[in-house]
Amino acid sequence: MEKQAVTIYDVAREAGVSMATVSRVVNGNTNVRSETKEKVESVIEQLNYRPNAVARGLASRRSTTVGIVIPDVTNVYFSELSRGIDDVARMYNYQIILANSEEKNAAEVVESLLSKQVDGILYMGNIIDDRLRDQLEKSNVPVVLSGSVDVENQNPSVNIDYISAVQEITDKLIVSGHKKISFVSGPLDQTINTEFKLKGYKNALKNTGIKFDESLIFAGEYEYQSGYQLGDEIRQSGATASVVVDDEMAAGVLNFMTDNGVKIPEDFEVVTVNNSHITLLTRPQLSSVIQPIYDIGAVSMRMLTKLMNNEELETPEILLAHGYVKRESTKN
Amino acid sequence: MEKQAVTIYDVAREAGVSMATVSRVVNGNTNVRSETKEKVESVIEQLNYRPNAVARGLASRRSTTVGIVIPDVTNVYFSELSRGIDDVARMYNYQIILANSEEKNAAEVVESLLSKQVDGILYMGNIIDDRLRDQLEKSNVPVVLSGSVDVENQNPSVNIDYISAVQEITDKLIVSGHKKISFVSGPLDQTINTEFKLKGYKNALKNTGIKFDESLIFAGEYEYQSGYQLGDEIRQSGATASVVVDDEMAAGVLNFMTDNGVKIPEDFEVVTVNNSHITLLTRPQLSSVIQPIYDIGAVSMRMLTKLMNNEELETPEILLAHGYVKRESTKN
DNA sequence: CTGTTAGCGCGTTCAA
DNA sequence: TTGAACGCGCTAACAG
Repeated sequence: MEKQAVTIYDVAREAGVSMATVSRVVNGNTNVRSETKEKVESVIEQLNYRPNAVARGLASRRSTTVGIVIPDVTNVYFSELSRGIDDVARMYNYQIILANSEEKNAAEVVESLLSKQVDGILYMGNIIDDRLRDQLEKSNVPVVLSGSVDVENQNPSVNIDYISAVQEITDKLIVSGHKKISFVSGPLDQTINTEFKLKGYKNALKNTGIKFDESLIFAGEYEYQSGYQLGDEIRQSGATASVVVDDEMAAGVLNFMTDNGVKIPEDFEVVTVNNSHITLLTRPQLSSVIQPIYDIGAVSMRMLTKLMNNEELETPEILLAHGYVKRESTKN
Repeated sequence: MEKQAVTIYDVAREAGVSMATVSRVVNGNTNVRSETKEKVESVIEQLNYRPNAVARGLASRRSTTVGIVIPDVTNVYFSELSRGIDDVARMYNYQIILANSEEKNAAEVVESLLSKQVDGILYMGNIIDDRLRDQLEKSNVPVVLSGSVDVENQNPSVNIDYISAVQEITDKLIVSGHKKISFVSGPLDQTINTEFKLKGYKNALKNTGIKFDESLIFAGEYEYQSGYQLGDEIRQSGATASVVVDDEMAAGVLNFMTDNGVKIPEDFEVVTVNNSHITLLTRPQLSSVIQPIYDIGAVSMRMLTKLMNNEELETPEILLAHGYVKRESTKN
């Protein structure tokens, strides 16, 4: 049971000083004579002393831990985001508690993060209901949304301008002559779909005088299989192109088409928006909006460190630049 | 700064009992009269009391937290593993601290997990050097290897029988008439490659009297790009088939071939071993060893819970059953 | 069945 | 520049 072999007291005794002094050198307090500091450090080394982060957290009321809420680690978009987060967290010496929320039990997950006394929360995911919002609010810990939006946005966030991004790629398809462009969405209870990506799609239509057609909207899960299954409906809808909100779904749509003899991009065009490395795997390769996914994660974590440090944020809602890369699934 | 709004004392006072009693109901101790229990519970509800896990951890010397060491969340193999781990961890009410090791700074990462007083460690990754082994050993916290091997294996682990699995698929290629079969490996300083997968490959050759040819062994990183780059060398080696140890690499090899006019499986066959959903994305789809990835994660976490509970393990080294699925990248 | 009392390991005043 | 003493919020004997 004696996990904690050596404590701060052991070091103090061995070094012939008080624990307060040991605490000072461990925490880089300058008010220590360099001789005693060296002495203490050598004892620390020799005893292989490792400060107990739990005790430290209790005493200092800071856990140097942040909670990451992620809908699904298995989805490349989120896992790449988390890489950016992780790297910056490490840089600032924060530990990470990662919790899969599956968009459902987010509240429960956040609850347990809070009980762990996390110093901040990085939230990915697009379903933020009132209960969750309330919970976050009264928790008093800073929250940053990473690659995720909330219409009622009280919280700082880092994203790209989804509306413009989707609008631009839809435009390209329109310019290529398409009249019936399907929009392949994730769950329609997520505002990132309804209020942002779909809106971009609608904007493009409106600007070019194409009438919005509800029957060209398809909703599924952010998974390959889901896109593949939707493929048949999409084809039967008479659409000649698809704007897809997730790379894995897009791969599904694309593969369904080619598997069924529909030539891409000659007979059907597909664009996606995440530009994860999935886009390179398919044949033909997927044209995509370019998102700085890693950076979104990194920047959001950096914001969180500032918040946890009680620094002011110049801009609470950051939109990073996006782009477009034409590959083989579109003509332009 | 007053993160912790309400403490166990507040509840005790409000409910007119001692904090010990509150502690009992919170921890499900049965020795509490049901009336007082209800009273306490209602106060807890009313005050929105949430136990401080840090304080609890300090007092009980159990953090109900496990550390997960993962080489790269971005790799589907590992992220699917972590799903299995996560689900079981949640089932047993353990929190998870996830740390990207990148196979390099594993020791450093483990160090910080230990300082967080994790109750156990689930280790993924295949480079375990002496320092790390030493560190784990003297830490006294239970460790389970998940989808990872260690030749000097002191630690419990959950895997499939990589030797047999690779041997079997290599056999299939040999039966199909191939004489020059390339082996596309991850880093050769990882024993999972040298001592297991490569060994399976060699076994198959030996059993059928084919001479081992060093020039047919290719090593890269577990990434799509790496496989794609290796593609050219593989083609020039005169090999007519590839056994690849990672799905993303396999996708790279396959795409390189088709991109360069090599017909698969007619002119070249490719088999991979992880059967992640990547295998479905490529065209042709990848034949693969079937690994119960999710289960490997789940079972290893289950083992860890037993260990943390001081239960005995019947079998410290579990090998889950594997299989094979023929898709389109092979003839058999 | 319930309350009292020690700590858990460390940060942090406040004196010296 | 250092040390003594208190407390962070909770668990765990030990009494009663």
